[in-house]
Amino acid sequence: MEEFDQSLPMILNRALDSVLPPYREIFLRYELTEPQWRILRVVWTGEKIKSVDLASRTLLAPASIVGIIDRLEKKGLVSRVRSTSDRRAVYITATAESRKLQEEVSPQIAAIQKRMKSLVSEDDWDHMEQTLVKISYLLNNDLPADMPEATAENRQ
Amino acid sequence: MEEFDQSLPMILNRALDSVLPPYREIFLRYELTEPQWRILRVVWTGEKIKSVDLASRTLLAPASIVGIIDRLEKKGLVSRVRSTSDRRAVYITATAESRKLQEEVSPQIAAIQKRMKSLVSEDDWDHMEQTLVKISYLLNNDLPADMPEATAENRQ
DNA sequence: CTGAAATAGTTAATGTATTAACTATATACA
DNA sequence: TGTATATAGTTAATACATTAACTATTTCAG
Repeated sequence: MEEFDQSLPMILNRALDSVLPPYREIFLRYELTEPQWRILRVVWTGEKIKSVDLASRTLLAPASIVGIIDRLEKKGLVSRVRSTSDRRAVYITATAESRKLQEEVSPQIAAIQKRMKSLVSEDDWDHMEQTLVKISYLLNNDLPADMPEATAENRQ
Repeated sequence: MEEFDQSLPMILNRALDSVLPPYREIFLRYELTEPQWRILRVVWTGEKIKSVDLASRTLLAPASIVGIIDRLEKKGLVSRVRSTSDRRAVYITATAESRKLQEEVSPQIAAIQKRMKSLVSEDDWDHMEQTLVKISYLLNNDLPADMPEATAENRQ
């Protein structure tokens, strides 16, 4: 059992279980969800963004994005605009109303981020982040099945 | 935007997105899901385990566990047994059939765990894990809202 | 130019996740 | 001894996640 409790998925899930509640507290007040927030964060950054780009930047599956956008649209927070140059593409834009929401909620989220970072030293934070990024990178590239060079390099 | 991409939830989610696919590949072959696997891992360890204990050990919400057990029961992998001493409690036990599944799948999962750990040095791994555990601990205890000592100690 | 293959978005089916409410039983205390 | 309260499990409602399939375009090779 121990080896399962120490597995990377469980370690990461435990961390997420501790990290998300402060965010949820805020989202509940504004009747938002975490995935909805992820979408909004990207949409707020600028101009028209294609659904397909939202997927990669929010880590949400295209099939999930459809429903999330549906709900955000119903709330009047985003709009869908079919592209004329590539009629397959749909652009998502933020509404004026969603901008007001941004003004109100963003500072609260920023405060949480700041608080999280202050929990450990900057060194610890960076080191943790680098290790996680390294693992992700190696899993996504070198090793479809057995990642030969990676194991050789990192043998302790 | 950058500060959101660097937020702890996104960092953790990116890591999970890279870590889970190898597991899913196996689960697909055996028509299991990751939450179902989490339950089975605990049930396999031993004797009769109460639903409420499954929740804490698997990080799954009690409300979710109901449905997961329903499906595992339908597949003949676990059984529910109402406790006689405390008639509120339900014990979950593994069936003989699920033991056969365990024999077959466990080694494959173990191989993945091993592969994951080999991606980075033991030092990096331990350090990352400790930092995540520390963050979880501080979030769950010291700070219902403002965690005074923690900030003071870790100011860079 | 045309048909195969790729791309963007969507739908459908099934399985969680989250919150709230509700039942049944157990425990604690006035 | 009741009675408030806590606990174990469940249900219901809504929102996502995942996989597969399907439509509408677009791209690209022959």
